[in-house]
Amino acid sequence: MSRYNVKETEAKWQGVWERQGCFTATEDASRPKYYVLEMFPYPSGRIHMGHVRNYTIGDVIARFKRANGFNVLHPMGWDAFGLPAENAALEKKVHPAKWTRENIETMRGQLKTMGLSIDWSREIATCDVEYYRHEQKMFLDFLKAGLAYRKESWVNWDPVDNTVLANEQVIDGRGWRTGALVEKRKLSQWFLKITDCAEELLDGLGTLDRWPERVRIMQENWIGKSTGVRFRFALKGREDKLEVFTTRPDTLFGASFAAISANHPLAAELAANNPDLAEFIAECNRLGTSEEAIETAEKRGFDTGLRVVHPFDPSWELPVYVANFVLMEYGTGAIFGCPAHDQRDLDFARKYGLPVTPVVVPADADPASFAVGDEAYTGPGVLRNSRFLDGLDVESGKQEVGRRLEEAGQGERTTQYRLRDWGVSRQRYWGCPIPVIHCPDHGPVPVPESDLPVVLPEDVTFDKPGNPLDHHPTWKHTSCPVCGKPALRETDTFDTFIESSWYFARFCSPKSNDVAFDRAAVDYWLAVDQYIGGIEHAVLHLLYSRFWTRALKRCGYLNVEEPFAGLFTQGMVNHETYKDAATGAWLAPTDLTKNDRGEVVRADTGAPVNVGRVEKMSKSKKNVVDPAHIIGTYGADAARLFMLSDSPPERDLEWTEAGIDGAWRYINRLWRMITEAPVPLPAPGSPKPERLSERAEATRRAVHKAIAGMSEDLDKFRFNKAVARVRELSNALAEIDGKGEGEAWILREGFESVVRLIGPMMPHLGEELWAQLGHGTLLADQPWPEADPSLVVEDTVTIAVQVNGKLRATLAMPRDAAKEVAESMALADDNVQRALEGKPVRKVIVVPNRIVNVVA
RNA sequence: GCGGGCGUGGCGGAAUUGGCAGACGCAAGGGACUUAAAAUCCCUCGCCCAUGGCAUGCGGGUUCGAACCCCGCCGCCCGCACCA
Repeated sequence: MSRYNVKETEAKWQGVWERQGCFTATEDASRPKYYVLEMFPYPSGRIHMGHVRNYTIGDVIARFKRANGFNVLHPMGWDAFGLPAENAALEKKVHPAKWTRENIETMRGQLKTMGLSIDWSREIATCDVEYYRHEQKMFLDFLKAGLAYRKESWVNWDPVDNTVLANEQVIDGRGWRTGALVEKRKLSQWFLKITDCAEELLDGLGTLDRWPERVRIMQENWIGKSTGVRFRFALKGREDKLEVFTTRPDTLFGASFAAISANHPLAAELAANNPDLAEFIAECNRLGTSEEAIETAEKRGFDTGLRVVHPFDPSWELPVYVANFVLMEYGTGAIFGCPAHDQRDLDFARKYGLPVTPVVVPADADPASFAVGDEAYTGPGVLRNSRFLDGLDVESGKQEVGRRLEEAGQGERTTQYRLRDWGVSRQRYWGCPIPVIHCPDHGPVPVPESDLPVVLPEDVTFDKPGNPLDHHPTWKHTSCPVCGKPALRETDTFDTFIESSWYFARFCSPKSNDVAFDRAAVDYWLAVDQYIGGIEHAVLHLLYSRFWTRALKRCGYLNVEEPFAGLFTQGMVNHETYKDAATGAWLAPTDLTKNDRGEVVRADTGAPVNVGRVEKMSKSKKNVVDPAHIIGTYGADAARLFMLSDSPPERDLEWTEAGIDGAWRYINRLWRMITEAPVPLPAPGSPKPERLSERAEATRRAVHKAIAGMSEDLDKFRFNKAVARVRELSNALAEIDGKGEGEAWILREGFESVVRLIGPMMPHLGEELWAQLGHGTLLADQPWPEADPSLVVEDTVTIAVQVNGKLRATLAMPRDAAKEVAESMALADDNVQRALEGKPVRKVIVVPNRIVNVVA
């Protein structure tokens, strides 16, 4: 029995593909293009199973499209700036640049063992100055176009490390490394006007018909468009006004209080001589800033003692609270509360004993008795207790209040977005320097284009807290481009979401030096036809890229609006978790073995182990499996096959030893089946013999059905079904001993089809078997097989026969038989007659080629 | 809290989108080969009072017919603005 030598075979074909430049892409107007892109990896050190899944899916699509005649672009690069490199610098005393570049080396090597059809000549790393220099130019262009501006904004400040913390670095209000209480600080930072595009970004979602619905919904919610009214309350005893925003102006006569955010300027002013209020505000700030924390916290408020006057009744006053559920970032940071028709307001009113007056009554309720208990009424209805609004519906009420406030000059109808401008300044070292110089006389001045790039210096140290760029002895000292006087460089760097907002376009002309993009190249390749990545990027990365692309278009860089025409979000790779039963310590899968009784125990001590739930692979839970080890043992094809089998690609996948074993067994089974064919096969390209045995004829139909089915499965990314189908076909072919008429020929057709069908999924095995079948060509260059339509449909179909909806018989009959024939055959059946028990037939439903239902 | 998703054998999942529930695989059990094991091959495999009955998280409904559509529950998962 010959054995498939994975290591040798996989290395051999990877070498052949590379030497022949199989996957090098060039623009070719004569062929339809197809741009496949997986989200590029952060070079964290080693590839993980999530990468394997992501790149396997992308590679299947790329190879499948290639075989279907498309000119495919399938590039790879590195999202190389970011926080982990700086953490490594602190923890391991390695320079971020060195750490990053070494990681890229390792990971490139690992990716290459996967046998991906990538055009490696287009590789880019975002930390290279040849890359980020263009980003600096783009930023200057955005400044000119009025898309970038500066404003003050809050950051998390670690007073021990003297550094800004990301939200994820703040744990229970303390810095993750120092444990120091985190302070809120205001810094002047750069912002991009993504809100300028809010409407466009929202509308654009409607054109993205090859995006998952849920990603579009998430983006829609993120943009958070709402229409309403902005108006100003007069403040009793003060000159200034309190501006509020509401989406429910119709409920204005149900108002019982006004509330402002703890970060509202008015709150700060009042707190200055009210220590209790100051303490309440401090408490609100400790709550955290996430929407989830705010929404789920108990609604609390502090009566400021101030009163506002109802806009339509000078004698009606409402108390003003500082409330923990009002966000400064949304609207005006102030609201009016109508408890009867808003749950948050209702919770608040119940707590502080404020009136609850229903002003919207459902059409079918009695206005006299309608009351609100613990649940606010937010549905449609008729306005009551609302003076001039009485009798109107909700929508008319909104318009009427808006109109009257506008007439009185007290407010205006507006559209509000939840989307906020994109803060892009980071007080970090390992990122793209922001090309700005701060002059004492001229303020922030853009670096002249002729002085670009502003190179990130690599001779920095990490020995003291704070930003190394700030400590560098010379780098930040320069002169003002306007007046020439000594000035300081901006030491902030860009958010790393910027690099990933345009890398897909850079892949079109990765080597162009003078310009970010060669116009002909981006015009040819963009948009990305199929983008593949994790759902975790559903909002930020994908929304920023959509915005950045629009901004680039405004500045004349390219001519597309939507960067990603198709999007696929894959599920995570999970694994069982294990804990030592005695100590509770997490154990890695490699620490375990099975004892004689089949129980999972520690491999070293034999001590019992608790098997926990299946969870996302993570270092902290030790339930990671190293792809390098798997590929080293079973080969890339087995790992790829496993990634595609069983679980639908958008769903989470559980990695199991048994699963990879199963994939490995199938590879060897295929290998043996084809290399040890039961009879000698006719030469490649031999014509079909005149006569085929019945079994050969049936097998031939199975082959063509598999081709047709699999083409559709791959087209719709149903890889698990595609795998099932090709296994089914292999099972059918394994039944053929080749002795009957034409069977040797059908074996060749079947084997060649199987090999071509597995090509995108298991390219190395595919190439090897293709060669074994006597071909001197590369499978990678072969067109996708075509199914003969006449062989895809069976001429005999099996029809289910039901009596009163219950299955009583199955009948074989010719395809597309007349309804009457099906009906009479069904009624003639013994089982059907028995089930009828002599009852008269009332009705017979016939669905051609499918089912007959006899109703008695 | 808001928004979204999921729930089918011991397990991952199929089911032509309203028409034979359980394809394909994993695990398990039995057998063959072997001195033995591994590998491989063959058979069985939703449950039960088996010519039948019950089964797609639970309870209703629509329909000739429901895993699929509608209403109401239950459970789990994900996102909610400086990780990438």
